[in-house]
Amino acid sequence: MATTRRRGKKDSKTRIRLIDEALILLSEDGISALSARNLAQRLDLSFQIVHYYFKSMDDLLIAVIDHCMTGLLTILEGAIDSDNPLETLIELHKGQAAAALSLEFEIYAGRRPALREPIKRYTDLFRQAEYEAVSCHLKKHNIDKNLPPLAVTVMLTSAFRVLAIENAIGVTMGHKETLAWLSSLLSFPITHPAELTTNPATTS
Amino acid sequence: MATTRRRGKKDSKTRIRLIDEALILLSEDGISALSARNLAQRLDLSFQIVHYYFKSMDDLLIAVIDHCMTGLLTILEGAIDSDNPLETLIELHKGQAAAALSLEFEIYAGRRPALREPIKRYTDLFRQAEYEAVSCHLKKHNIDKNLPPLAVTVMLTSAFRVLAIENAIGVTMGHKETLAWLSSLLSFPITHPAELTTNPATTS
DNA sequence: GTCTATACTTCGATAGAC
DNA sequence: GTCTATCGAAGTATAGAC
Repeated sequence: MATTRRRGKKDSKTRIRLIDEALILLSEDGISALSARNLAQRLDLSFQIVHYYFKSMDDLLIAVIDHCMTGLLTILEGAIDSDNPLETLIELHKGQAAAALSLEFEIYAGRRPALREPIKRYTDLFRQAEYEAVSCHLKKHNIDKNLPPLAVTVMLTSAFRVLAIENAIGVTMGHKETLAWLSSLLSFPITHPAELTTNPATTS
Repeated sequence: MATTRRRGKKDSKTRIRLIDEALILLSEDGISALSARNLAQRLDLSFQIVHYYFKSMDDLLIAVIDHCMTGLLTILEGAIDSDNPLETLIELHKGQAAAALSLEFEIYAGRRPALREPIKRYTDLFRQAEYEAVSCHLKKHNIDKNLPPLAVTVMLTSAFRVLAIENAIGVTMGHKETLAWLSSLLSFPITHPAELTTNPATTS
């Protein structure tokens, strides 16, 4: 069962390069494009090297997720008690690729047992941190008490992620209005999550 | 360029069966599982028959989307001026597989040029119908005029779809609160989009 | 640590027999 | 209308040479 196959060390230089490059590849082309061949080619390595460092492609994906989620969590948690926690939260969602990718991960995890636990764990951790950031913002600005912070958190982050996906295919109906409404609810200016001019869906 | 290859008629019995079965397959296992072999096997046909009816797998996918979206649009548009338009809208989102699948389609469309136009078109049409349903509801119940109907539409449908995806991996934090808040905003009871008991994420 | 060689699987797509 | 046969591309993964 458990193969005795040689495997590269965790702190290996190449292993780290693979993880970093994988994240870029994922952001650009999505999960389906993350193959050993695709990835290794970008670093001018043979594709088998991926299997030297990672037992399976799922393991690679988990490593990528661990890497980027711990980074993002650190940023978000560090912002919770800052002057402007909401700004950081929203900034993290402005990278449209990241916002779309997180939903892609969750969909993927629904079909891949190996991915479910880690993805669920980070999703929970993220929601908790986001919730604290939003709560802190609402308190700090003394905003209408019957605005339930947890619900607002879910709505805000859901909307950002769906809008990111829709932007990529040129759907924009209601985006402006949604962001404007969220802005007014939170008394916080929210601009379009990527100006629509920088990432347009070219008409074929 | 344009091959002279024989292709089955649009109203062929088998073609329709393929489309129907494809939708079931998609709902159960997602886009990545939709292969000619997977699909044909379910109907005890040889996999090449798929290429007899569809020039490419993208074409099959478009046919599936055409089929199910026109059906859903008819239902939704028929509900707009009914007694309870919101009920129909929400009912359509209760099928968690469908809600999750629609987002999966949009993500997929972002990377597949051939899918972009049809998916964008249906997304726009759907939003328009949803918008009218929500507007009608708000008017009918004389709900607070400074609740922007288009923004509410986007929020409501985004939330439903993200919650469906999260449910599938066992993430539930904030779901109850979000639905409760939406219920209160819309003066309309919204229950959990699949009671969490019928579609639980089994712990591996 | 990285490579070549290789095995096995699954996929999309076409041609041609029946 | 459906089948068999087949091609070629791409995927995961392992073994072993260097």
